[in-house]
Amino acid sequence: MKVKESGVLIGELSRRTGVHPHQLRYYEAQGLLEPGRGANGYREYADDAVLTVAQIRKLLKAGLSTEEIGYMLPCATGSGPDLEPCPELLDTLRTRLHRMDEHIDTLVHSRQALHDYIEATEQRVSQHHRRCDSTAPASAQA
DNA sequence: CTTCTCACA
DNA sequence: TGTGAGCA
Repeated sequence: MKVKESGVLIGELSRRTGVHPHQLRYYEAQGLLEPGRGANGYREYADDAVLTVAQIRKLLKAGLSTEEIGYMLPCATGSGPDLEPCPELLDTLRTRLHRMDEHIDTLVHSRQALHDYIEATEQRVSQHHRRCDSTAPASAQA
C-alpha cells in the first residue's frame, strides 16, 4: 500500500517556495533537484522538495555557487527548516568564512589607500590653484 | 490554462 | 538568467 505519493507540480512548488519555475528547472539542470516525471512528462516533486529549495536558497544567499551546493547538498538534505549538515560541510563553510574575512580585510585596506590617494590628490590640486590665483591676479581691469 | 524544451539582440 | 516561441 502506498502512503501518499504527493506529486507536486512545478507550479505549485513555485508557489510554495516563491521561486520561479524557470529557476527550479535551472536548479535541476545544475543537479540540485531531481524530481520524478509523470506520464505527461511533467515534473513531480516530493513534499520535501520545498525544504530542499529552502536549503538551496540559503546556501545561495551565503554566496555559494550552484556547483558547490550540488556537492554538499546530499550531505545537508533531509534536514528541517534549519540547516543541520554533516561536520565536513560545516568545515568547508568555516573555511569559506575565513576566506571571506580575509577578503574583507583586503578590501578595507584597499579602500583606505584609495581614499588617502584621492584626498592627497585633491589637496595638491587645490594648492596648485591657489598659487595660480595669487601669481596671476585679475588683469581684467581694462 | 499549465508545463515542456530550446533558443537568443 | 530572463524572455519568448511553438507544442502537448
